[in-house]
Parts: sequence; C-alpha cells; structure tokens
Amino acid sequence: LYARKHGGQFLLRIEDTDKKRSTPEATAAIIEGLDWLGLKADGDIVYQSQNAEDHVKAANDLIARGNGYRCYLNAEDQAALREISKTEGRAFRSPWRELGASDYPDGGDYVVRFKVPEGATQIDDAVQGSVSWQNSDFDDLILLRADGSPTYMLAVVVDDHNMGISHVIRGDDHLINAGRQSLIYQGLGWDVPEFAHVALIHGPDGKKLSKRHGALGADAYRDEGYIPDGLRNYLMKLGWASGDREIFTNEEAIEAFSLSGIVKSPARLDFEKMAYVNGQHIAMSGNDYILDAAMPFLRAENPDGFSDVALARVKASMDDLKPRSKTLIDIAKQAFYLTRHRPIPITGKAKKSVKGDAILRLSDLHILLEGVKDSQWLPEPLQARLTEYAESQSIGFGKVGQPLRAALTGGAPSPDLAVVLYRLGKQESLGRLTDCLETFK
RNA sequence: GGUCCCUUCGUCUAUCGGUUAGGACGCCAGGUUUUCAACCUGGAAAGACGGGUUCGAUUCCCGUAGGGACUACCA
Repeated sequence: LYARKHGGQFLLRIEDTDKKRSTPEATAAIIEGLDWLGLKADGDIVYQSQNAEDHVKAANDLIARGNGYRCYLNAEDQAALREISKTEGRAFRSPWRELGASDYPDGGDYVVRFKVPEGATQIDDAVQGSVSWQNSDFDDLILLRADGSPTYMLAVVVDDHNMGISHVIRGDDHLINAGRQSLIYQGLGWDVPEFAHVALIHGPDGKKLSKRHGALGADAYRDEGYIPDGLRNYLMKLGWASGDREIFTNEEAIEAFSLSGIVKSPARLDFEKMAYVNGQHIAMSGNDYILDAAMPFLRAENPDGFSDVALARVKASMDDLKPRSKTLIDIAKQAFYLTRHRPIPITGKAKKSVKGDAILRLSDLHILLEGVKDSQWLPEPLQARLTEYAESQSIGFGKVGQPLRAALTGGAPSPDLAVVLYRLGKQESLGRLTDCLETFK
C-alpha cells in the first residue's frame, strides 16, 4: 500500500540464503499466496542466492575498511566463548577481532565477522519511533559462513542497497536487526533506508500465532471461502486505523494508508470480524466474479452435481445471495435450495410443517400457482396471490408459508417465499410441490 | 537471564492535558418476520496497578505487574 500510494515499487525477493530451508515448494507457496491476495510485485522476482558474489564482495570490502575480520574459531571454541559471554551478560566477541591480515594462518576454515564499533546505535522507525541500543549489546555476527556463503544479515543489506530499497517495512521481529543492519550499512559507507516495523499478529487467545491459530497460508483462507479483497481489508485494518472507517476498496485503502496509523502493539485475530468484513466485500463484488469464485464451494455443497438449469438459477440469484453471505461457503449454502435435485428430501423441522391440513393447502396452492400466467410469475404478483390465499382461508400467513417453504426448499435456508418461487421458476416450483404432495398425501 | 518494545470495552481501535472516553466486530433487547440470514432501533461493555508532574490526567514522567520481539555458521 505504501509503495502504491507514493508511486513506488513493490519488489519481491526470495531470501533463500539458507539452502537447507528454502525449497521450491515453499517459494511457490509464497508466490501463489501473494498472487491470490492480489499483491502483485513489480518487476521480476529476485532470488537472493543469485547475488552471492555481491555479498562476498561486500564482506571483503568490510574487511578492507576495518569493519570486518576473519575468525578462525572452531565450533567448540566458539560455543564455549559464547557461553562465557552469555553468562557474563555481554555480547559475543571473537579473539580474532583485534588481529590483522598478517596474523591469518595459511589454511583452515574461517568465517567473516562484522566488527561491531564502539558507541550506540539509533534508528528512527516510522512505526516504533526512536529506538536505540548500546553497540556492546550486539554480537560480532557472521557475515560469511565457513563455506563462503553469505548470511541473511549481510545479504539483505547488500541486496536492499543494490535494489535501491528506500523503505523497509517488515515485521516487528526484525526490529533489532534494523539496528544491526544500519551498522552494516554504515560500515559499508552506504545510506541507511527508512525502517517501519509493524507489530506481529497474535492468535485469538493473545498468544503467539501458531498453525492452529491461523498462521496459515493464503490458500487456507481461500478454502474457508474468503475472497482476497475481504481478507486484505481485514488484515490491513488489524493494527492500523484511519478514523472510524472499516470497509475499504483497494483504491480507498491506497488513498487512506499511512505508516503513522500503524499501532505498535500486536493485534489478535478475530475470525468473526474477518468474516464480517469479507461479507461486506462479497456484497460489493460483481456477480460474475463471486459466482466464479464460489464454483468450487457450490460443487462441494452438491456432491452429486447440479444441472446447467440450476446453475443458471444461481447466476440469476446472485443479488439475493450476496447480502446473505459472509463467505463463499455461505453462498453455496444459501444457494442450496436452487441447486438441489428433485425430488428434494424434506428434513428436520420442515417435515413437521407438511402434515394434516397443510397438505390440503399445498394442494390448493398447486392449483392456484398453476393458474398464474408466466408473465405474472414475478415476486410481487406471487406475493399478492399468496397473501390473498391466506386471507381467503382466514389463516395466518405462517400456516401457508411454512409448508410451502418446506415443499420448495426442504428446509434449506432461503429468501422470501415469493422470491423463492420466482427464482425457482414455475416449472420447478410446481414440480417440487407435486413431489411433496405425492410423498405426504 | 539479558536487550528492546508494548498495555483504552471480550476483540480491533479513536483520543495527540479539559470528551457524557467515539466507532467497528461480537453480545443482549426490541422491530421486521414465512425458514435461515440480512437489515433497522436501542442497550450493556474500557483507560492494568501504584506513585508523581499539573488547576486538571487515558493522555507526560517513574515504578510494579502483564504481554511481545530478539538473544544461531535461521531468516
């Protein structure tokens, strides 16, 4: 949003400096997730591992400038020293930090470490404000591993610089890294970018987000029936506020967004509100788009499939369906009365309403409705007929509506009866009535 | 443990020293009513605690408590 608002670019870089952890599947999932969410990166995707040469060059530059050094410590010695520094409550320093190139042995494995300078480091974060640390609290972290490969801490700095990144907007978990990294920028003689560290999201119970809580890929939300606009809106609003406004289109979000509205503390996920926001977006979206997005859910709700005629009914009913649904799953459930095959089973509470006198009434209604001209098969005239009938029998509308609804929908959620009749069409409506009369007469 | 950060209704948040502390989700009640929703109206609901500073603190400062992030040859 920030990039869009300010005419900047949103670049995607896969930070795959750890060969063990970055798999093609994992990166594919990230790219697909962003894509589905509608977060399209500008330009080509950059793979950090392909810039290793630049990273090594930068590490050597750091050594040349006296801001880095080779460390020949083996694993055990290093672990022991780290242990000591930890118990003494200070940061890790290698004995090699004060030695020069002339002291380096001919062979042997070494890593390249950053030589943390004296003093203090301060960053001016767009969200967190001014944050500072004593440099003595920072480890002399590793820039190049023993195998010569760069670590994340070096690679981000070099890549961000080379890619011309002006604003680093990321999770709060990187706040301390902003301190470390600004030291590396300075050690390289580069300008430090703007930082903005956004608080992490917590689970509904306030604890760290876990898989069980919703730390899921975008595909999981897609499968729950969320649409990208809805999910984006909810996520944007989580930890960010712009007055009392809750629902934003993408354009409105870009217009309204600013880093200063971001809250510093972590926010909890609230699936109720997520669904509400999603429902608002479903109602705002185009019929064709929602129908298309809902297709997998319609199929899931109707394992036996549904006819083209039924699909046409759903398509025509989108305006009724959308405001009744918070998710695409709801769309499928609300459309169930339209898609199910005859004869429809009448179950649950609905079954009780098709007994005794109700059958006589349904029989009357069948005759009545059969006489309605096709040109009059519209919600208002149909409603008028039904009301008239109830009045002519001197009974409440409930006595008419309940059995009729049972016969037409089998008890599935459905809109006003006149609308149900209209959406189902004369032929299907009469057919369902006939089925019901034959079953319960 | 150490370093850094955070703390307003159940939840997300507004408030930038003086407000009946506002909005949204959820909840409750009422309306509508032919199912399920949706919708409309109304309602309950908050400044973690303790000290200061100030004529006046939710707001500024300190402490306590609670929460979070980090603490790798991970990113």
